[in-house]
Amino acid sequence: MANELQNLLEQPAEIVAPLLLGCILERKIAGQTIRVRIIETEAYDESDAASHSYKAKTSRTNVMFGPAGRLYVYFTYGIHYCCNIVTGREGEGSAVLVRAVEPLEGVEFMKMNRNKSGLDLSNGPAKLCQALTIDKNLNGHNLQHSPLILRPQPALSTTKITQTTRIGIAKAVDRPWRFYITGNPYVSKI
DNA sequence: AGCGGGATTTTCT
DNA sequence: GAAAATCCCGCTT
Repeated sequence: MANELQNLLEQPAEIVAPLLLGCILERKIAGQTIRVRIIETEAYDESDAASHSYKAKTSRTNVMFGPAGRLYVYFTYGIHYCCNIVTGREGEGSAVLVRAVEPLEGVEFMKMNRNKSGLDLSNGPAKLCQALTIDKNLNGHNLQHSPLILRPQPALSTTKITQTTRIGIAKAVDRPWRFYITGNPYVSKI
């Protein structure tokens, strides 16, 4: 039987990004399980001036050009980690940034990591990485295996998804490659 | 509620 | 040497 996750992720980032909404991320750490639901995503690819993979394959963005289903973690602003799910075929520098998630299980652990509660646990790309203890050690990790697993879910109806422009970038600002579950309180920003 | 700046380090010019 | 796919705190209205 074909690998469901692989088939899903081997499509272009702008196709995969809305399909990842509602999917489950499962993090195993310190004997605990944290489960969250993906609420908000953004697509990036190499034709895209806002992407780290734009016209250049470097040691940092190597993972983005690798096989789908890996995790691309980058460090930014001197403080924060953000995580992407690599999409497309090997050799294509594309990925989907996970911008917000909704906690399902392991909320106490997330509170300890974040020293916050409520929406502040995971309503932003760097916040959710801190909540799930995602850092450089997980760069390149295969999301089919522990300690971080991506579980596909049936695609949401397009009527429940809002598509708009991306956040926090200076180039290619007009591309409508941000997707979120309409009305969900964990969306990072309206 | 909204604005402004600091944190702090990797990456590429 | 500057910018960066961000967040948080403190100040002002």
